[in-house]
Amino acid sequence: MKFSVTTAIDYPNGAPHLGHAYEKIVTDSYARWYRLLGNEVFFLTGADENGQKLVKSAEASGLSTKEFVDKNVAVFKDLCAKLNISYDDFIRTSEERHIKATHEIWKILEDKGDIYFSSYQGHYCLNCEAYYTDLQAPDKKCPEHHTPLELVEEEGYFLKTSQHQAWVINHIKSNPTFVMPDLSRNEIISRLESEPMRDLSITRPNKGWGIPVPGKPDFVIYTWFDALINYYTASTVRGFWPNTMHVIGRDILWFHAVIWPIMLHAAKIALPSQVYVHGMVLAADGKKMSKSLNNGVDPFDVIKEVPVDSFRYYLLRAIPSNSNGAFVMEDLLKRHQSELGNDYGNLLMRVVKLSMKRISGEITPENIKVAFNFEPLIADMKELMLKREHHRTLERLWQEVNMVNLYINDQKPWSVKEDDRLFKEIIYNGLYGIDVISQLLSAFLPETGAKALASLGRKPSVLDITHGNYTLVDPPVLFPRIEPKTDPTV
RNA sequence: CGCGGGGUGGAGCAGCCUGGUAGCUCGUUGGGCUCAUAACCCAAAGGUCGUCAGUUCAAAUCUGGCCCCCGCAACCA
Repeated sequence: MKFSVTTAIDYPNGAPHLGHAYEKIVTDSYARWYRLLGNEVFFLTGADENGQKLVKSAEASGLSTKEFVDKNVAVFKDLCAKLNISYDDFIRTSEERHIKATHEIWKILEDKGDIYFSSYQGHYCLNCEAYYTDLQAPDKKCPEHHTPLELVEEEGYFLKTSQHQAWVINHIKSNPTFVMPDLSRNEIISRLESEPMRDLSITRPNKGWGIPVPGKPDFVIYTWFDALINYYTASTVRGFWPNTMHVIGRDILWFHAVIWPIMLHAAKIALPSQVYVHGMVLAADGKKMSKSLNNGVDPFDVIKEVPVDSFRYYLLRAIPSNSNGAFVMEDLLKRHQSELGNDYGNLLMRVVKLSMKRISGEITPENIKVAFNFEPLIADMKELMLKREHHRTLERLWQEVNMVNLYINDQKPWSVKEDDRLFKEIIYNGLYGIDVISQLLSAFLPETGAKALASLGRKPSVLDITHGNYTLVDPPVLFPRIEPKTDPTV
């Protein structure tokens, strides 16, 4: 099956924070999971390089907008590399291919009459360069700057989103997995049903940065209008549109679940199959990470302290897939030590080392009474991943880690002194358990999975649970104990 | 009455839809094992399930009121 997954494209007006890292890791795990199951997967990420905010941030830093964006995009790419994010394409919305696709869609919508020219009046903050509604600013003062808002009238182009409101409500309601999880689905439905939509303003005056409106160089296309199109731009040429899962944060749900489907529907283009909303990573105090509270966590700092897979594991397992969760460094260290080191890493170590003391060469499944059947595990994991509950998927996998540990405990291979066949049987079953678990784990912790399989003389590829042969290699300590010292949450 | 989520042993969570001996992980205490990263296994202690009232033979679970935390409110994942 052809299947694609996307992250939101990042807005490179600063350094990536923990939320970016989280979204990449979650999406990467789904990409790797579907590849492991033998699907042809296209994993897309990228950068949203338009919008006036970038121009302002660049000015403040003394660089040209282009230089500023290039510099920041390089940092995002570096983060991806350090986190082992297996993207197939990194799209930048300043690229020609994207501008071309954006213009194409613009023209389709314009020809169909879904785009019209009009004027807009609203309360505008010069500092934010944004309009505020009466709801947001009841006192006519900017909620950010607390300065008086100006009543501004501006001409521009609008997308007839309002006329598709009934259609989009129906689409979301009749496709229960289009917006996941249910929490987000219900939220978007209730918001859609509560009030009539306004048409979306989709242009801004051209100040020299952005994608110009075709034939109207006085205007540039509003960031969100073009940003969403990135998914289509990159996927369609490779034949991966529309079987796509968009992984996004709650804050941009409206655009992905309402505006984007309307744009596509109006242009008569097939819709993506799913918008999955992940939770927010909160600060240790349970509050939202923000610059003003200075309670943020820098992902680069964390992976200086712990193996990247411990970081990945913690985020995937400790942050519930369908709600928010707090990032607590002590918890990360605890899970690193107990679940990764003591449960899984140690399992590999104890079985392989014990075996190497007594058996040399290839270990084959001959004369072995098989102890484990992992079919139910795999079925459970598939189901949980389909429900987008990756935290439970890992929890389920760990039941199996514990089960193999228990098996070794019960069978006591170290006390089987005379019976070589029995010794080999216990070892083989243990190795087989480690093998299957490590294969499954490699979707989430790619480095760990590969290392573990390497010490069994195997390589990660598409999931294979047939009983093969093992050639053991001295295993590395996968999750070394970490002495608590520095606190990277500062 | 803006919308939504939550309040369960020391910590983090599951259970609530489809009422019927309160479960998991970590931590604590005691024991076992010795292959392994001072690891692994077993057992025990610890909760009147935010609060008040209602429905019921029976409520963490259903209904209503109240208190407290948090997120969103249209371009900060």
